[in-house]
Amino acid sequence: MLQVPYLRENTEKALSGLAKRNKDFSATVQSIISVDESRRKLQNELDNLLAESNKISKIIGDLFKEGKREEADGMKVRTTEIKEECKGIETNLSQLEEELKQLLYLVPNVPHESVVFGKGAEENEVVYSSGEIHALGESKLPHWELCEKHKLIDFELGVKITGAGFPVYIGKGARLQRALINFFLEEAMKAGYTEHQVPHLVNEASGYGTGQLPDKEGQMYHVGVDDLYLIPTAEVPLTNLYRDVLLKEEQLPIKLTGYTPCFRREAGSYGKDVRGLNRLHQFDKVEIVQLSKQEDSYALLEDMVNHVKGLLNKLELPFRILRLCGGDMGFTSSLTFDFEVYSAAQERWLEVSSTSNFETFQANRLKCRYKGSDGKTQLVHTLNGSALALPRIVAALLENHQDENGVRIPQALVPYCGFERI
RNA sequence: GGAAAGGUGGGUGAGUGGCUGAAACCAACAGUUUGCUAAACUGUCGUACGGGAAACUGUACCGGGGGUUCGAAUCCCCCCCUUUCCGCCA
Repeated sequence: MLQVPYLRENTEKALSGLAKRNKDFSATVQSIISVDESRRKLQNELDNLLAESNKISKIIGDLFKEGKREEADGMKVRTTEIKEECKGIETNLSQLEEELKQLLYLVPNVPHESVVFGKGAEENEVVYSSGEIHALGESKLPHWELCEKHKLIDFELGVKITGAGFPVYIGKGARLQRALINFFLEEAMKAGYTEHQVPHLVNEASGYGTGQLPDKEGQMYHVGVDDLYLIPTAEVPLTNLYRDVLLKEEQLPIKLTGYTPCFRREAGSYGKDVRGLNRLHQFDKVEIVQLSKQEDSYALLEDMVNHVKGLLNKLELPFRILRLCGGDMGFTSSLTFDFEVYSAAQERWLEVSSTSNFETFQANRLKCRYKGSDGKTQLVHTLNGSALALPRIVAALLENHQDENGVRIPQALVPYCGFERI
């Protein structure tokens, strides 16, 4: 959620940034400013009335003590009047506050200056690419056929016990999952992230904290009886660890990592994109999260991008990095880099990581602040990235490293797997 | 699921309906002292939203929401959460 004073004082800047999202927010922003204006005016009126009432109450108290009962009773008339007046104002005020909140929920984060205008994914900029795309022979197979051939993943079984998008990993397929999770966690640890094992269900407040609620309500699985949500990413519990927390400057940056399964309803996505491991309702992911001082966040974003680069290089996968254009960027993000690996048999790019700086957008809802050396309290910047999400990595590993004898496991992963070939 | 206790500032923890935005202690910060560190002493030290160039100042906040009252951390009602005991159980 953006901050009203920011919108008020930097209206032009905010609007020109928001315009990159290929949508016009000027009407909404103008309403926010004017609703807030009325809100402040009303608040002021109320405060003045309450101040008067407080003053009178004190006098009444004193009069009582002096035994001047009648005089005191006389003054009660005015406070009763004030109370009536306040009631009306309070009703209006809470209406305005609600209106303001709803308006603020409509406005996404302001894109960073490096973000370009764009309507959608096709206008994302490729800012880096690495690895060679090998032409595979005629015998190349897509990963879902490799999974079947080598008995790594059984999609049908998953359908039977749960439904589509819930695969069952078997034998070397399951061990490969464990190996990747361990590999990613170890690498994160080496890079200074502290591992956390967090709950896989979160309450409503956490959903609001990181911005999944109210915008993406339909994307999360909701456990009605207990009013809890299955996490769509470890970002939610990890970042919410610091909800309502006042940090000291020297604690920053805070670097967190954690492995969790992720649950996504993916309502409304059909077609060939969902084949095999391309899109699942449950998948595994190691997430990295950072909380930082405002002035450090972009340098840290670069560190995170480099960390993910390192992982993909060790897995010997061809990949590219995209800087998302305004139209394709997530609601809460200010700058996002997507990582895509090349899926050699499908002959398409698959997104495996999204690494973003949210600046203060999440911190504002989270109320995660720090006290700077100047004694001023300010919001932290939050960042996160997938490092990495497993299914598409597995797809790319299988497809890119297949040969006539099966599938080769990249060297870096062998110690974690315990086998060199599938 | 049943019963009981409890939720107060960064932490611990007081708080007869008005003099309590809240004692005390710890932590933190600044200063004095000191060869250094420590100790001691002194002072500062909650958040949010307003007004003001600033000094400063108004309001709200003691889990959340209502209510009683001229006045509520304190009394009443509802809800949420935590802890302990019992039951069930990996």
